[in-house]
Amino acid sequence: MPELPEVETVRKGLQKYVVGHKIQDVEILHPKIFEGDKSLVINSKITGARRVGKGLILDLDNKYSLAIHIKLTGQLVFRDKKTQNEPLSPKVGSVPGKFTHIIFDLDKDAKLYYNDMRRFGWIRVIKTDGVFNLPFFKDMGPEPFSDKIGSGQAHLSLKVFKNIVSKASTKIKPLIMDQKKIGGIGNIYANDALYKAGIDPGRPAKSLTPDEIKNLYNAVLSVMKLSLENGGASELSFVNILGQEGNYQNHTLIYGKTGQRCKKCGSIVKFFRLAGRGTYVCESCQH
DNA sequence: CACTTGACCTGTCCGC
DNA sequence: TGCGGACAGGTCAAGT
Repeated sequence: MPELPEVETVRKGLQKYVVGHKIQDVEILHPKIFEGDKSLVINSKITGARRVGKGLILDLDNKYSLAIHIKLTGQLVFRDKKTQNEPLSPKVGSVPGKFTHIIFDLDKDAKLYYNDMRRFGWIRVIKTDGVFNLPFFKDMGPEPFSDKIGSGQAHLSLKVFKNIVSKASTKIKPLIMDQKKIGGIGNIYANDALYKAGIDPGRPAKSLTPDEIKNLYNAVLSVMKLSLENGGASELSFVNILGQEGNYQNHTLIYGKTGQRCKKCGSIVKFFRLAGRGTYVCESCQH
Protein backbone atom coordinates (compact mmCIF):
# COMPACT_ATOMS: atom_id res chain seq x y z
CA MET A 1 0.00 0.00 0.00
CA PRO A 2 2.73 2.52 0.50
CA GLU A 3 2.77 3.91 -3.01
CA LEU A 4 3.80 7.33 -4.26
CA PRO A 5 1.28 9.36 -2.18
CA GLU A 6 2.07 7.48 1.04
CA VAL A 7 5.83 7.62 0.61
CA GLU A 8 5.62 11.30 -0.35
CA THR A 9 3.59 11.91 2.82
CA VAL A 10 6.41 10.32 4.83
CA ARG A 11 9.01 12.36 2.92
CA LYS A 12 7.25 15.61 3.76
CA GLY A 13 7.26 14.61 7.42
CA LEU A 14 10.95 13.73 7.32
CA GLN A 15 11.66 17.09 5.70
CA LYS A 16 9.67 18.96 8.34
CA TYR A 17 10.70 17.11 11.49
CA VAL A 18 13.87 15.09 10.92
CA VAL A 19 16.03 17.16 8.57
CA GLY A 20 18.42 19.30 10.61
CA HIS A 21 18.89 16.73 13.35
CA LYS A 22 22.18 15.03 14.05
CA ILE A 23 22.31 11.23 14.36
CA GLN A 24 23.94 10.38 17.70
CA ASP A 25 23.46 6.62 17.61
CA VAL A 26 21.64 3.87 15.75
CA GLU A 27 20.11 1.05 17.74
CA ILE A 28 19.76 -2.01 15.54
CA LEU A 29 17.26 -4.39 17.07
CA HIS A 30 16.83 -6.45 13.92
CA PRO A 31 20.04 -6.70 11.85
CA LYS A 32 18.35 -7.89 8.66
CA ILE A 33 16.68 -4.49 8.18
CA PHE A 34 19.85 -2.37 8.45
CA GLU A 35 22.49 -2.92 5.79
CA GLY A 36 25.86 -1.27 6.12
CA ASP A 37 28.10 0.17 8.80
CA LYS A 38 26.19 2.31 11.26
CA SER A 39 29.37 4.11 12.34
CA LEU A 40 29.34 5.81 8.92
CA VAL A 41 26.19 7.74 9.83
CA ILE A 42 26.77 8.41 13.52
CA ASN A 43 27.65 12.04 14.29
CA SER A 44 26.42 13.21 10.92
CA LYS A 45 23.66 15.72 10.32
CA ILE A 46 20.60 14.96 8.19
CA THR A 47 20.49 17.55 5.41
CA GLY A 48 17.67 16.46 3.14
CA ALA A 49 14.85 13.99 2.47
CA ARG A 50 14.28 12.79 -1.08
CA ARG A 51 11.87 10.34 -2.64
CA VAL A 52 12.39 8.29 -5.77
CA GLY A 53 9.36 6.22 -6.68
CA LYS A 54 8.40 4.38 -3.50
CA GLY A 55 11.90 4.74 -2.08
CA LEU A 56 13.23 7.34 0.37
CA ILE A 57 16.69 8.86 0.75
CA LEU A 58 17.94 10.74 3.79
CA ASP A 59 21.04 12.70 2.83
CA LEU A 60 23.73 13.35 5.43
CA ASP A 61 26.42 16.02 5.65
CA ASN A 62 29.27 13.51 5.35
CA LYS A 63 28.68 12.34 1.76
CA TYR A 64 26.69 9.35 2.93
CA SER A 65 22.95 8.73 2.69
CA LEU A 66 20.40 6.38 4.16
CA ALA A 67 18.30 4.68 1.48
CA ILE A 68 15.01 3.47 2.91
CA HIS A 69 12.19 1.31 1.57
CA ILE A 70 9.15 0.79 3.80
CA LYS A 71 7.66 -1.88 1.51
CA LEU A 72 4.24 -2.92 2.83
CA THR A 73 4.23 -2.38 6.56
CA GLY A 74 7.16 -0.10 7.39
CA GLN A 75 6.59 2.95 9.56
CA LEU A 76 8.90 5.88 10.29
CA VAL A 77 7.77 7.62 13.48
CA PHE A 78 9.39 10.75 14.89
CA ARG A 79 9.16 11.72 18.55
CA ASP A 80 10.64 14.63 20.43
CA LYS A 81 9.62 16.80 23.36
CA LYS A 82 7.06 18.66 21.26
CA THR A 83 5.55 15.67 19.47
CA GLN A 84 5.76 13.02 22.16
CA ASN A 85 2.25 13.77 23.34
CA GLU A 86 0.70 13.65 19.87
CA PRO A 87 -1.66 10.66 19.78
CA LEU A 88 -0.30 7.64 17.92
CA SER A 89 -2.55 5.58 15.68
CA PRO A 90 -3.43 2.10 17.02
CA LYS A 91 -1.56 0.92 13.91
CA VAL A 92 1.60 2.04 15.70
CA GLY A 93 0.66 1.30 19.28
CA SER A 94 3.63 2.60 21.20
CA VAL A 95 7.23 3.46 20.34
CA PRO A 96 9.36 1.59 20.83
CA GLY A 97 6.95 -1.28 20.25
CA LYS A 98 6.78 -4.92 19.31
CA PHE A 99 7.74 -4.14 15.71
CA THR A 100 10.38 -1.47 16.28
CA HIS A 101 13.55 -2.73 14.58
CA ILE A 102 15.73 0.36 14.23
CA ILE A 103 15.96 3.43 16.48
CA PHE A 104 17.84 6.55 15.40
CA ASP A 105 18.88 8.51 18.45
CA LEU A 106 18.89 12.12 17.32
CA ASP A 107 20.12 15.25 19.00
CA LYS A 108 17.75 17.54 20.95
CA ASP A 109 16.17 14.52 22.68
CA ALA A 110 14.54 13.26 19.51
CA LYS A 111 14.20 9.76 18.11
CA LEU A 112 13.21 8.30 14.77
CA TYR A 113 11.74 4.81 15.01
CA TYR A 114 11.55 2.29 12.18
CA ASN A 115 8.72 -0.17 12.76
CA ASP A 116 7.87 -2.96 10.35
CA MET A 117 5.45 -5.74 11.22
CA ARG A 118 6.39 -7.94 8.29
CA ARG A 119 10.03 -6.87 8.11
CA PHE A 120 10.05 -6.58 4.31
CA GLY A 121 11.55 -3.10 4.38
CA TRP A 122 15.21 -2.07 4.47
CA ILE A 123 17.52 0.76 5.41
CA ARG A 124 20.89 0.93 3.65
CA VAL A 125 23.95 3.07 4.28
CA ILE A 126 25.27 4.20 0.95
CA LYS A 127 27.46 6.96 -0.47
CA THR A 128 25.30 9.87 -1.61
CA ASP A 129 26.82 9.89 -5.07
CA GLY A 130 26.25 6.15 -5.32
CA VAL A 131 22.53 6.07 -4.58
CA PHE A 132 21.69 5.68 -8.23
CA ASN A 133 24.03 2.73 -8.52
CA LEU A 134 21.53 0.73 -6.49
CA PRO A 135 19.40 -1.15 -9.04
CA PHE A 136 16.24 -0.11 -7.23
CA PHE A 137 16.94 3.59 -7.84
CA LYS A 138 18.85 3.23 -11.09
CA ASP A 139 16.00 1.41 -12.83
CA MET A 140 13.17 3.65 -11.58
CA GLY A 141 10.91 4.87 -14.37
CA PRO A 142 9.59 8.41 -14.88
CA GLU A 143 7.15 9.62 -12.25
CA PRO A 144 3.94 11.60 -12.12
CA PHE A 145 4.36 14.94 -10.27
CA SER A 146 8.16 14.86 -10.49
CA ASP A 147 7.96 18.30 -12.11
CA LYS A 148 6.53 19.57 -8.80
CA ILE A 149 7.62 17.15 -6.06
CA GLY A 150 10.25 14.48 -5.67
CA SER A 151 13.89 14.60 -6.53
CA GLY A 152 14.43 15.41 -10.15
CA GLN A 153 13.36 11.96 -11.33
CA ALA A 154 12.33 12.04 -14.99
CA HIS A 155 8.85 13.42 -15.37
CA LEU A 156 5.95 11.31 -16.56
CA SER A 157 4.37 13.74 -18.99
CA LEU A 158 1.42 12.71 -21.13
CA LYS A 159 3.80 12.40 -24.06
CA VAL A 160 6.11 10.06 -22.12
CA PHE A 161 3.12 8.06 -20.84
CA LYS A 162 1.76 7.67 -24.38
CA ASN A 163 5.12 6.48 -25.56
CA ILE A 164 5.33 3.83 -22.81
CA VAL A 165 1.75 2.59 -23.17
CA SER A 166 1.44 2.56 -26.93
CA LYS A 167 4.50 0.35 -27.39
CA ALA A 168 3.82 -2.31 -24.77
CA SER A 169 2.08 -5.58 -25.47
CA THR A 170 1.80 -6.23 -21.71
CA LYS A 171 -1.57 -5.91 -20.01
CA ILE A 172 -2.19 -2.32 -19.00
CA LYS A 173 -2.48 -2.86 -15.23
CA PRO A 174 0.80 -4.71 -14.68
CA LEU A 175 2.44 -2.25 -17.09
CA ILE A 176 1.58 0.86 -15.08
CA MET A 177 2.60 -0.93 -11.87
CA ASP A 178 6.03 -1.84 -13.29
CA GLN A 179 8.41 0.49 -11.43
CA LYS A 180 10.96 0.26 -14.22
CA LYS A 181 8.41 1.65 -16.66
CA ILE A 182 6.65 4.16 -14.36
CA GLY A 183 7.67 5.05 -10.81
CA GLY A 184 5.27 5.17 -7.89
CA ILE A 185 2.06 3.43 -8.96
CA GLY A 186 1.01 0.42 -6.87
CA ASN A 187 -2.08 -1.71 -6.62
CA ILE A 188 -4.52 0.71 -5.02
CA TYR A 189 -3.98 3.56 -7.48
CA ALA A 190 -3.70 1.24 -10.48
CA ASN A 191 -7.13 -0.19 -9.67
CA ASP A 192 -8.72 3.20 -9.01
CA ALA A 193 -7.17 4.92 -12.04
CA LEU A 194 -8.25 2.16 -14.44
CA TYR A 195 -11.75 2.30 -13.02
CA LYS A 196 -11.91 6.07 -13.27
CA ALA A 197 -10.73 5.93 -16.88
CA GLY A 198 -13.18 3.11 -17.70
CA ILE A 199 -10.46 0.75 -18.91
CA ASP A 200 -10.35 -3.03 -18.47
CA PRO A 201 -7.16 -3.85 -16.49
CA GLY A 202 -6.50 -6.85 -18.75
CA ARG A 203 -6.40 -4.89 -22.02
CA PRO A 204 -3.11 -5.09 -23.91
CA ALA A 205 -1.53 -1.68 -23.32
CA LYS A 206 -0.98 -0.97 -26.98
CA SER A 207 -4.67 -1.52 -27.74
CA LEU A 208 -5.57 1.70 -25.90
CA THR A 209 -6.69 4.56 -28.13
CA PRO A 210 -5.04 8.00 -27.76
CA ASP A 211 -8.15 9.22 -25.91
CA GLU A 212 -8.06 6.26 -23.53
CA ILE A 213 -4.38 6.85 -22.83
CA LYS A 214 -5.09 10.49 -22.06
CA ASN A 215 -8.02 9.54 -19.81
CA LEU A 216 -5.89 7.02 -17.94
CA TYR A 217 -3.06 9.52 -17.54
CA ASN A 218 -5.44 12.09 -16.10
CA ALA A 219 -7.01 9.43 -13.86
CA VAL A 220 -3.61 8.44 -12.44
CA LEU A 221 -2.84 12.07 -11.60
CA SER A 222 -6.32 12.62 -10.19
CA VAL A 223 -6.43 9.65 -7.79
CA MET A 224 -2.89 10.29 -6.58
CA LYS A 225 -3.56 14.00 -6.07
CA LEU A 226 -6.65 13.20 -4.00
CA SER A 227 -4.61 10.77 -1.93
CA LEU A 228 -1.78 13.27 -1.42
CA GLU A 229 -4.39 15.73 -0.15
CA ASN A 230 -5.67 13.04 2.21
CA GLY A 231 -2.25 12.06 3.56
CA GLY A 232 -2.23 8.69 1.80
CA ALA A 233 -4.19 5.48 2.37
CA SER A 234 -3.94 3.63 5.68
CA GLU A 235 -5.44 0.28 4.69
CA LEU A 236 -2.77 -1.83 6.39
CA SER A 237 -0.10 -0.24 8.56
CA PHE A 238 0.58 3.07 6.88
CA VAL A 239 1.03 6.12 9.12
CA ASN A 240 2.80 9.45 8.69
CA ILE A 241 5.86 10.65 10.56
CA LEU A 242 3.76 11.56 13.61
CA GLY A 243 2.19 8.09 13.67
CA GLN A 244 -1.13 9.31 12.32
CA GLU A 245 -3.26 7.65 9.65
CA GLY A 246 -4.09 8.97 6.20
CA ASN A 247 -7.61 9.11 4.85
CA TYR A 248 -7.58 7.99 1.21
CA GLN A 249 -8.87 4.53 2.19
CA ASN A 250 -12.22 6.26 2.70
CA HIS A 251 -12.10 7.68 -0.82
CA THR A 252 -11.12 4.68 -2.96
CA LEU A 253 -13.19 4.40 -6.10
CA ILE A 254 -13.13 0.62 -6.54
CA TYR A 255 -10.18 -0.78 -4.55
CA GLY A 256 -11.46 -3.04 -1.77
CA LYS A 257 -15.09 -2.85 -2.91
CA THR A 258 -15.70 -6.47 -3.92
CA GLY A 259 -19.42 -7.27 -3.91
CA GLN A 260 -20.45 -3.64 -3.52
CA ARG A 261 -22.30 -1.73 -6.21
CA CYS A 262 -20.40 0.38 -8.73
CA LYS A 263 -21.11 4.04 -8.00
CA LYS A 264 -21.48 4.81 -11.70
CA CYS A 265 -23.82 2.06 -12.89
CA GLY A 266 -24.87 -0.05 -9.91
CA SER A 267 -23.31 -3.29 -11.14
CA ILE A 268 -21.60 -5.54 -8.60
CA VAL A 269 -17.84 -4.99 -8.34
CA LYS A 270 -15.90 -8.13 -9.28
CA PHE A 271 -12.59 -9.28 -7.81
CA PHE A 272 -10.02 -11.42 -9.54
CA ARG A 273 -6.30 -11.93 -9.71
CA LEU A 274 -4.38 -10.35 -12.54
CA ALA A 275 -0.63 -11.03 -12.80
CA GLY A 276 -0.80 -12.21 -9.20
CA ARG A 277 -2.36 -9.02 -7.83
CA GLY A 278 -5.81 -8.39 -6.41
CA THR A 279 -7.82 -6.62 -9.09
CA TYR A 280 -11.21 -4.91 -8.77
CA VAL A 281 -13.33 -4.21 -11.79
CA CYS A 282 -16.78 -3.06 -12.84
CA GLU A 283 -17.35 -5.14 -15.93
CA SER A 284 -20.03 -2.84 -17.31
CA CYS A 285 -17.97 0.36 -16.90
CA GLN A 286 -14.50 -0.89 -17.82
CA HIS A 287 -13.80 -2.03 -21.38
C1' DC B 1 12.72 -12.04 -23.73
C1' DA B 2 7.94 -12.10 -21.31
C1' DC B 3 5.49 -13.97 -17.93
C1' DT B 4 4.37 -16.63 -13.64
C1' DT B 5 5.27 -18.39 -9.20
C1' DG B 6 7.41 -18.37 -4.85
C1' DA B 7 9.84 -16.16 -1.12
C1' DC B 8 10.17 -12.75 2.27
C1' DC B 9 6.82 -12.07 7.08
C1' DT B 10 2.84 -11.72 10.29
C1' DG B 11 -1.80 -10.02 11.53
C1' DT B 12 -6.51 -10.53 10.22
C1' DC B 13 -10.39 -12.69 8.61
C1' DC B 14 -13.25 -16.60 7.16
C1' DG B 15 -15.11 -21.25 7.44
C1' DC B 16 -15.61 -25.34 10.08
C1' DT C 1 -13.15 -21.06 21.20
C1' DG C 2 -9.64 -22.60 18.26
C1' DC C 3 -7.43 -24.16 14.24
C1' DG C 4 -6.05 -24.22 9.33
C1' DG C 5 -5.78 -21.69 5.35
C1' DA C 6 -6.24 -17.81 2.31
C1' DC C 7 -5.06 -13.17 1.89
C1' DA C 8 -2.90 -8.57 2.04
C1' DG C 9 0.68 -5.85 -1.38
C1' DG C 10 6.36 -4.25 -3.00
C1' DT C 11 10.19 -6.25 -4.77
C1' DC C 12 13.50 -9.75 -6.03
C1' DA C 13 14.90 -14.38 -7.46
C1' DA C 14 14.01 -18.45 -9.79
C1' DG C 15 11.49 -21.18 -12.95
C1' DT C 16 8.78 -21.90 -17.44
